[in-house]
Amino acid sequence: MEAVPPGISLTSTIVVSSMGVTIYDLAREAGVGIGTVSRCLNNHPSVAPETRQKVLAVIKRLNYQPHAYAHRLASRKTNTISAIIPFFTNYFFLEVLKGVQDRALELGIDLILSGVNDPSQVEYYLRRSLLRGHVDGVMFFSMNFPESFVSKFQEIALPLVLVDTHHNKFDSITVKNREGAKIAVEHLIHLGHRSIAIINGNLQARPAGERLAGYREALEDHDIPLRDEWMLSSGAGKLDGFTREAGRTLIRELISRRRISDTITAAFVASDVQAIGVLEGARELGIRIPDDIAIVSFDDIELAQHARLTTMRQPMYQMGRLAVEQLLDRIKERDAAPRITSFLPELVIRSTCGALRDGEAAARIRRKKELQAI
Amino acid sequence: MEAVPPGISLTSTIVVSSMGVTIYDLAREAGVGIGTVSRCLNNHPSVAPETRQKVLAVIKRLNYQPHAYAHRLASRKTNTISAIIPFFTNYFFLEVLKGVQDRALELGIDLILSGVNDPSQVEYYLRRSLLRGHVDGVMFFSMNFPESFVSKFQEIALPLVLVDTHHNKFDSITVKNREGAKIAVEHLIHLGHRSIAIINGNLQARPAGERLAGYREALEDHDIPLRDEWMLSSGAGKLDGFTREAGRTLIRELISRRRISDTITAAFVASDVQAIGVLEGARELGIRIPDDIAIVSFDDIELAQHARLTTMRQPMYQMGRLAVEQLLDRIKERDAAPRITSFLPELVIRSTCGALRDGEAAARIRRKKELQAI
DNA sequence: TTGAAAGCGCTAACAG
DNA sequence: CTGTTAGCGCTTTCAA
Repeated sequence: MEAVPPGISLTSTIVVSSMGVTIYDLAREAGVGIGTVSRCLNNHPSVAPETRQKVLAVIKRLNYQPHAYAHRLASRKTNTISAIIPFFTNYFFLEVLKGVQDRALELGIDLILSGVNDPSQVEYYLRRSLLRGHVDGVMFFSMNFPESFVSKFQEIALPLVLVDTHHNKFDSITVKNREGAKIAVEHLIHLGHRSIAIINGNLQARPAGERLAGYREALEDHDIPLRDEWMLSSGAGKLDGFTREAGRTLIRELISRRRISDTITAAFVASDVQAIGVLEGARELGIRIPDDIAIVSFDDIELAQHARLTTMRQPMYQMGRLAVEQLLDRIKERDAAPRITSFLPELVIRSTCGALRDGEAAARIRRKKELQAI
Repeated sequence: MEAVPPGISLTSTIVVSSMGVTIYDLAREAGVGIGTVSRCLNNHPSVAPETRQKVLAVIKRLNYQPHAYAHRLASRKTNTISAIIPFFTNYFFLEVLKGVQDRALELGIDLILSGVNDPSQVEYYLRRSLLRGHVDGVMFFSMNFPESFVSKFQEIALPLVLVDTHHNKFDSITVKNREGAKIAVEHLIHLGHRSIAIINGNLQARPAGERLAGYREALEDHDIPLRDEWMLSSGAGKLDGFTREAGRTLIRELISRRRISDTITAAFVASDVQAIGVLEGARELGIRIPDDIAIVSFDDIELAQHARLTTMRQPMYQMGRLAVEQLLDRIKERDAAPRITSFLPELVIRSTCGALRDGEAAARIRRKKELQAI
């Protein structure tokens, strides 16, 4: 217990309890060499069972704690990855982060969180990731990966995976925005709608652009002529434009275009957050959803359930887990070709599209009866 | 540029570009000793200006990146702190995390995020924090700090600060729940209400308990007799019970208690998340807020603005920043007495309490006129 | 002011 | 199977 690190002069240094037990202490106590101790620690096969027992016992007795950074320095692995992820957009990231977190925990990997509250922080975090031996790899989420950093990452061969964004030099995990939007709009078409608007985010941002493409494609496939007045979007900006306020504003705008609004019976809203705003705006305007306007949105954030949004679900949690997985693969196999994984979002039918109107009513009656029966 | 790490055999090792430049390389290039280089790096005072210039130039030229872990091993500081924070409760943590994140960034400290998705993960993260040299300190949020770990933290003198929770052995940063709740309820009383219910979370959890205390105190101070039927709370459970569903359920329960609901004109809802549920439930039941029942809640999460909740604002972002600050203080001064900082939440008046009814109406008219003027 | 040398605690050959 | 040795890249005395 009064273990003193080897080679340390015994001047005024007092070693407190279990603090600072090293493999030298273990080796001395167990009567073996530090190599053997190290092997036990890393359960290397070639250690005699009895020796191993002996060492393990000492480890326990001295309450040995390995020193993470010494290990990392010597082994040239950091066992740490980082996530550069925007905090300022919608709640998408939260679900993804849960997935990342859980998987990292299962794997015993440290996760350095680089939450971006302001776009200017991105470069800082990126530069920091580049420090030698700082992290084994980085995950970069939902933002455009700065072109100025691609060569830097390539030069030092730092593994990188992009999530919810894309670059042809790196691995990426995305959602099929175009296909998803198309499914959403087709759902509306199947429900009998022909006059379908789109309420979108910032078209500069990739997701918004792709979702618009899906919208157009669906209409074209069904021989519905595209009309510019049906396509609304948030103004340009640094962010994705998927905000509640934008939804609220755009539904008002849609309605204020008198001649058009008369004919519109449905809208594809490109994000749940905006859809919530649309719902609010509609209520204020006395417009009933889905009766006057049916709505399908995109994302399936947690709020979507409560707002009973019909929406396209992105497997966010899964994407988070996969991001970790993919990064680890990349760390193992540095020079494989960039791999891109893309999830097809899934239609979740709730109340805003009107498909469940009858079913819902029936369910409600059933529930009432059940209650009465109790 | 073809720098080769010292002491490495020149067999098949090819050193790529700027990867692996060490202080030895710098020293050789600059024609000085590694000690001097190190001093420049840490801008130690005793280096001749010219020498410093020379070294700095080489650093730039070779694109030197310091090795974080070597530094940490040698200096015995990790420059890393961790945050153990629940992901499963409400959005409180998100705001706090933003504060933590921003401050850590400003200070150049790495933040290891230990997001707890399931209560069982807490011990894992705690144990991990204990690894020697892993982190300089830890912040622990919103959960009961396990008694079994207090001695462990004390033994190895690992700096710890508790946020939104409390333990008398450690620093803590909290919110005055009781006082805040009291302010909330008194606001209702000042508005003329005498029959005020409370819709609360899990009473086992500290915040819920304290908020209940504040509620009682307010009523007592104003000679309003307490009535058990007015006090509702989520069932017991591991979590805090501050959920949307709980709010929805409890408002129904409140209303279903016929004789009482007739008299109740206001309710203090112990969390915004529940208040949102209450709003939903009320709408379904055809109860108008604030006309039939006025509501004040607690937290001021981001959603509260959109739902126009009158609520008690917790300075979450500030608390996050302070947590980092406090932890650093503690790291510097290990054996000061535990320090507890407590924030008084602030009443934010919006629509649900009814105080703004007239003002709101006036504002609405004003807005209309402005629009017409355009 | 500066260079040399001795660690920090651990891993990974290399002999035996 | 195991002890020894030489690093990993940096900080920090200690002389000079």
